[in-house]
Amino acid sequence: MNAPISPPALTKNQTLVFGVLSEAEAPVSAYTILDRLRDHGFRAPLQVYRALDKLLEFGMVHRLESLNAFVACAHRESQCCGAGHGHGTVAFAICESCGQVAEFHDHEVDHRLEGWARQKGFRPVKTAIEIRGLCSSCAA
Amino acid sequence: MNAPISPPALTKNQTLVFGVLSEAEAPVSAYTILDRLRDHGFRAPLQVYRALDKLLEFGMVHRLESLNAFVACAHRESQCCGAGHGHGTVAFAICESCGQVAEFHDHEVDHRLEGWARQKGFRPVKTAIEIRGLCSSCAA
DNA sequence: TGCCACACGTTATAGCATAACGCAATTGAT
DNA sequence: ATCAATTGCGTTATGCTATAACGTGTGGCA
Ligand SMILES: [Zn+2]
Ligand SMILES: [Zn+2]
Ligand SMILES: [Zn+2]
Ligand SMILES: [Zn+2]
Repeated sequence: MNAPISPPALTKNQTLVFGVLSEAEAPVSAYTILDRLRDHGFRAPLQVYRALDKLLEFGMVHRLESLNAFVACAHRESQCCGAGHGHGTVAFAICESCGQVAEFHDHEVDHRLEGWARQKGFRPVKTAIEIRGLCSSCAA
Repeated sequence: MNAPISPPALTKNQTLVFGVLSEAEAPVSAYTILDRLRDHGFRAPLQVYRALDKLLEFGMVHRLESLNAFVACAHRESQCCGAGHGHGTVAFAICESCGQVAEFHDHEVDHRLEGWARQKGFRPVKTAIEIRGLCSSCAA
């Protein structure tokens, strides 16, 4: 369910933006992406946001709501939630010290939230789960 | 666990901001709060943000990360997670049509996320769970 | 009295996101 | 081939969200 749209070939701008996110070790804000792509001709925020919109649509990128920043999807190859690379709701653990983000999926959590929604007649469209804290390295 | 700080008497600004949130039927942004309090002498965003910081600290208000907006806590009287009004991690279902927000708590979800964190050595500080979608009225 | 903690007020600035316009390339009928 | 519709692109301007930095005033307390 909720399978992301199949990714057609990326445009030049989409490729550049995805490249920045793939190489980053932490979430990156839209304006930081812009700065990193000035040498490639990027001049305005909309160039970034338009590429991000598509990448989000393709399921190749996630937005971290509590950070106003973006990450490349870390588990597109996972088979756990159905055919191919699609995935349902995913959770993020964000280290407030080093910035690293872990992306994971928990069926039971998904199931419980869906259960609540069904019971209340609420129709979910998109769910964000973000745990802020300290990663194992930084908590030591 | 994670019991909020006991709320001392609120200051004038804190009372005004909390009043706006209590009377609202949907999340309210900081700048909207500012506008609604101009007649009471509010002139600058910081007056709102400072009051909000305290109210968040007291556990009387929640921030919705995916909306950049705030709501009064809807279940301070609940006894479900320990003594008094304190609560652990809470989830929100946000209707994208009418704006209404439902606040709820699910032990099992909490437990699963804690389990993941323990297993990974991640030390959670604050967790956000926000389901965007359509409420029962709007989905009909 | 002097000190400290805290709330408050003000101005300025930083950071995040979209509206509105126009142009160019692509696609897919007719 | 030609027209229309779609999509991506570039630019300018604007709006929304959040904090930095400075100064004032007040109450508690050694
Ligand atoms: Zn992913
Ligand atoms: Zn870390
Ligand atoms: Zn609450
Ligand atoms: Zn609704």
